[in-house]
Amino acid sequence: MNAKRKQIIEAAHQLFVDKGFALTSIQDILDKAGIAKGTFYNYFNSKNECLRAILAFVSEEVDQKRRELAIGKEVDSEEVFVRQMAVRMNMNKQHHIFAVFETVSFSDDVELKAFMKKQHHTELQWISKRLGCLYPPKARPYTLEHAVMLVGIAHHLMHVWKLGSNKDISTEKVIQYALTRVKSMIKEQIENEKPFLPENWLDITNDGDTTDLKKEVIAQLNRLSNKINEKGFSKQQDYIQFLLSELQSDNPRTFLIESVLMSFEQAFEQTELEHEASHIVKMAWKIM
Amino acid sequence: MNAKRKQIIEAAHQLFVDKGFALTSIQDILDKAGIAKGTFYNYFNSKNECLRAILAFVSEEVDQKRRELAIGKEVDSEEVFVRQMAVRMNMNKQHHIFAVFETVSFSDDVELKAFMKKQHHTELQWISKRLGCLYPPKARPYTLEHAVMLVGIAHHLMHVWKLGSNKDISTEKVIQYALTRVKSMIKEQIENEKPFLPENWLDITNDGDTTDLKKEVIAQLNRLSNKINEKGFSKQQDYIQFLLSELQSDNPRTFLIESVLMSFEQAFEQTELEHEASHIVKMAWKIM
DNA sequence: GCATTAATTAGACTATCGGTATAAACTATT
DNA sequence: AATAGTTTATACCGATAGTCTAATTAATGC
Repeated sequence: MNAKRKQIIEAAHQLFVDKGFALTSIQDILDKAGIAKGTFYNYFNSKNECLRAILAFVSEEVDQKRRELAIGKEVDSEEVFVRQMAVRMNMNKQHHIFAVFETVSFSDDVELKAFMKKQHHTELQWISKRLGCLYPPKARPYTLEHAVMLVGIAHHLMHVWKLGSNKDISTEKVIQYALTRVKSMIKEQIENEKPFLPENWLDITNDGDTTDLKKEVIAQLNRLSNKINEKGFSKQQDYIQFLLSELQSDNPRTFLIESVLMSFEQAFEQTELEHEASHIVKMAWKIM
Repeated sequence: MNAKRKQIIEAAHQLFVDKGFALTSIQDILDKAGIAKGTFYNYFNSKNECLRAILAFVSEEVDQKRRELAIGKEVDSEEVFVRQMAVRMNMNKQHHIFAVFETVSFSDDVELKAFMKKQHHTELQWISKRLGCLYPPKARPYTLEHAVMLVGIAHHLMHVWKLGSNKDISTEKVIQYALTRVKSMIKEQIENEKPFLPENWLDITNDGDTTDLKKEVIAQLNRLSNKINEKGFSKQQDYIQFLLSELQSDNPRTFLIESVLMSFEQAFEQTELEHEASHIVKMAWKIM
């Protein structure tokens, strides 16, 4: 029974790789797997659900191969990281995941959309974590945006390579090049700049409904307000009160809130509450 | 008569922006434009051809706006470049071009594929040329790969931003950040490395049929061989003869050719024929 | 004003798509 | 052997891109 499911997945898998998701019809899958339509819909409720199963399967394969590559190697080995990253990129290339991703982003299949979003999310955090192993400790706040740049460069570079040549280039070479480029940014960034993306940009879940998030922001602002009541934080207190009233008004003026948020964050710089204030600001950004 | 065409394009345009290309049906366009099916197919042979017309129209708008932005400004103004680049990125975002691009890459509509490839091609060369204005002369060989990285970083960064927030971020801010990062690579690259992508990577047209290209490579190798006949280039001559015989054999061993090409290029370094040899190698890469 | 030509219309039609429904045939377990 | 679960073949639904036709309307030349 599970064998039948496997049989369907394998047929669909092969077809998606060969012709792409959109151009593979259910009938193609039925023919290839040698089954009837009813059987297919016994195991999957839709073509999209079948795709999801394949993607999940592929992800497990990626994890497995990455673990194998790490066996007996140091955690800060750049070579291992490059090969690990290549595993996913090769899979994505082979499965035309980017095409699927973009195609799906307009469909109304919220489940599939959430699934792919989560996958992308997880992958970026994995890369970010691995970069943390390769980078000096001071570069920690920049690993997320470096992960983003690494993927962006590598992906687009491969794309352009194919634009000019029929021959595939080694994924590892592309990733190694991208990594070298990205690494060269660290020094300048540490010296001159704040991170572009907050370290926890992807941590705070965001499913479109921001009412819960808004409540949380308001609650934390109130908590912070009480905390600084006795101390001499009069300016900061003003910011908090303004933000609270504006957030809870019927028509919050977002442009005002945005502006005040920045001043608010600055006002707490180099105080004991800097981290707490910064966290509130990051959350507040998301509801605007 | 041309007014009718315009009328259809405008309706379709609006719908593609609102619902995306794939989810807009011909019927939607007919309803919106208030025309009959026959009329639509009088002006366009397919939905894809209609899309192509819109893309061409958008491209003209982009060019126009970019020209306007440049009026009275210096050619090396970074601010102008950032805003010019943002024009296309905003258009692409608005028209969900990336989704279309990926969707189309599997279809059998060779015309549309070639059209979009050409657009991407042209855009990268435009960015590359503009980077040449901003960069020091020595960075010239790196402008193409910097263009690729710039687009890759900016695109992916915007994508990830949306992954974590509902609020749009300013395209200009993202591009400015990407540009700052990319610029910081120049020094290290000039000092240590050869360009990853040859400067003319996109110049040599490549439409899948490489027989003409192959003939050209062979012809140029022969010419080079004659040129160095009287001089003391015995090692180089060996390489050329090997490449010629291997290229013209029934089953060219690509891995061998690849390896020899690198040695071949090196052998001409710091000679008067360095440039010529390098050009041949770049062409040869494309036929493998 | 009239006649010819071109453009436009509504709608029938094809084939394919994803997905549903059903009744019969098959398989496994008890 | 009886029951329950699976699989099959097939008909069906609404929607899709695209074709075709016959009738209507608009533009053109004389």
